[in-house]
Amino acid sequence: MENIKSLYKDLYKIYGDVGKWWPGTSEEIFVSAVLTQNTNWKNVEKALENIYKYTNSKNILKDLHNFSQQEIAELIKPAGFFNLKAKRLKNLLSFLSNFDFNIEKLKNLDETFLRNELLKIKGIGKETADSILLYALNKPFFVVDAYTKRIIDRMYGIKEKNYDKVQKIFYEAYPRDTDLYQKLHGLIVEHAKSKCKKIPLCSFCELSLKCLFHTST
DNA sequence: CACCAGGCCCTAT
DNA sequence: ATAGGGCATGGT
Repeated sequence: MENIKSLYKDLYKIYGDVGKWWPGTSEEIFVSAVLTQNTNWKNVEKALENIYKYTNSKNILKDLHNFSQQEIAELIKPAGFFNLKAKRLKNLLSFLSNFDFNIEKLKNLDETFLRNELLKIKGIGKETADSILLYALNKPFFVVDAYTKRIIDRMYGIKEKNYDKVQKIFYEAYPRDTDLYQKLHGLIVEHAKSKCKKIPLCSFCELSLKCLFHTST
């Protein structure tokens, strides 16, 4: 059935359990969430490698906080937009310093309050905030990205591009479940990345859809 | 050579 | 409210 409620199990049939999907420790996810903004993950990995060379894996955030904006920019060059992202990372690290870079302290805050606080940081938009909440802090916020919008358009003809409205569609179709959101978002990206490259139509999606329709009931 | 990638901010209508 | 430009590297 061509309902967004069946998206999870339809994709699950193809890709199976993708687990938590976003790689890295919670500390690393704060950094990669910024680095990956409009950037290929491969380039993010190169930047992360540079960061790992100069930080202690136990204290990446605290260590990075001690670098200047210029030094961070130099490290993250491969990820592109390095000057901009260096600033954004400094902003985020400055916020985290208020909690002594202690992830547990963040987890203890009210979720909605924390999301609003993250959104106040210059350079942290809704998608980055929700990525941090969902993958670094294991809070039930659904991440809406370019792939999400593309898939609901291709599969269900939903043209909505507004972040909040798309997110609402998922909140109304799925229960507030961290594990589910982590896997569903991962499945969506895996599916989109697997073949979908160019608009207007991804032949892989069409085939998958037909196949799924025929196999379900 | 062109185009894209796991966005966000700012400005101009 | 919404559209468009800037940010920048590396892969295809």
